[in-house]
Amino acid sequence: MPLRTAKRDTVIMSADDPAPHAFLLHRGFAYRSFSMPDGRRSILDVLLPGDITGLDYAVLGRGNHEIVAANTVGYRSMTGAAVRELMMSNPQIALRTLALMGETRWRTDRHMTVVTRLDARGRIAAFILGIYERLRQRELILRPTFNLPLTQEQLADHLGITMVHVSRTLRRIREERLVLIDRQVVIILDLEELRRAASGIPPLSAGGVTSAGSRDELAL
Amino acid sequence: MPLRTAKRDTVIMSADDPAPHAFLLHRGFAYRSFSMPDGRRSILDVLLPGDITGLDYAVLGRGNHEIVAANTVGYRSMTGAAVRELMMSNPQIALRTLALMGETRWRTDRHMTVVTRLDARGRIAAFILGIYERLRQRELILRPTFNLPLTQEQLADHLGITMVHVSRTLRRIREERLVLIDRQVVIILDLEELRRAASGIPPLSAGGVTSAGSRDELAL
DNA sequence: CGGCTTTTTGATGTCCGTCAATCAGTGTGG
DNA sequence: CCACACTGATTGACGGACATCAAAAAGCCG
Repeated sequence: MPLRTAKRDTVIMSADDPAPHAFLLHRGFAYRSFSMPDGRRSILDVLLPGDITGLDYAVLGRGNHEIVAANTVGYRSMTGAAVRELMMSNPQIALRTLALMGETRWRTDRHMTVVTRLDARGRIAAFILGIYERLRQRELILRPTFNLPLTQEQLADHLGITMVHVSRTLRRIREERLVLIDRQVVIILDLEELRRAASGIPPLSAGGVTSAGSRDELAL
Repeated sequence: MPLRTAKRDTVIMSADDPAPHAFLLHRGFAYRSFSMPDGRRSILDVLLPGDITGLDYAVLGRGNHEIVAANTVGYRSMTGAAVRELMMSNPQIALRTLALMGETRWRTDRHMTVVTRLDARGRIAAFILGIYERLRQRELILRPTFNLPLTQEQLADHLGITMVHVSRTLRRIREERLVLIDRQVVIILDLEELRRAASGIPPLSAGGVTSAGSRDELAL
């Protein structure tokens, strides 16, 4: 599968696509979002380099959600048919795939908990932590500093609060000297306190079957 | 795998289980929940007869969430090893499994949207509708009336609001003559208006690979 | 320099949380 | 059969976190 690129705000896969693809993100950030009939939007998941998404939907053959590039991204895609073939040809891959989906599930389960039980400050803390841990785990960063190419409106749609309140809350954690966020630059100042702000929600590291292995073998 | 039963509030699988199982629910309601270090709880998903859960976590080999019987349930369980074996032996099953997980994903994606973008009234409307549609689709009910064996506290933990507010909101939709809820009996009075209250969030019916086929072949 | 998007800030209202008391339903044992 | 305990539901009073409306400021780009 060829490596494609897309610029910021490009819809990589649209919501009504009758034959959804699976994607492996190589470079940049993207997100998976769902829009309600009245126009409100929910950003279901934020995708980082190395993430695979849509294997299940590709096999199911229905999407409902769209995938959008948050900044300039490089990715590969795979049709549902190709996914099927791959899984049929090598059962080992099917297992890896399931494990991979387990990781993703844990991430969304965690996010569901964050969004239903924490206030704005806790949600932002947990989100920053989550991104940090994922980048760290893939060794895309070495220190608690990274680029976060999301607008505050996108953050709002992910965390279930309004843009205005995101802005206010960011100012607050900045004043508390937890995290410095200026534009798209995130600098974590006090990791311990940040974890506390997130009410001690456990880290994402699944630890196990995780990471490179699975992804490489899927060879998208 | 033998058919087991469990009474209300029984923890079928605990959060720290080092070898999580997959489950097929035969009878009754159950739910998947996650508890935060400070004791707050999030109910991630409500499971109905016919639902399968935990295939991904079983393969991944880590859980984090627990599964609890909401009333008296009958279920079968399968070890991670058994799932692996099954998938290796018959790749066709792996495909069905992925499709099945696509359905589940769509359900949780929908719920994420509901919880992040609707107010209490909308959340309850969307939840009632979702349960109704799922029961209907499996032909467990014929009319817009069913038994919902969840306490208001459990509802609260699922919808991300407080028990008290659940009570108030239920009263409100009762007064609006949308839905009659007394104890565990739910009677939908005005389906159209209920859909509107849920801001027109699309139904759960995946329509496609759905239903019996996949579940039977997994033969838990 | 315009014209755009994104962020910030203020003022005001409201949905929902918290605290606390009451009430209804269920089960238990004397 | 009734007192008692216990869980779950209901209601009121009050405060706070967050939404909404509106405007201005700050980046960003051609």
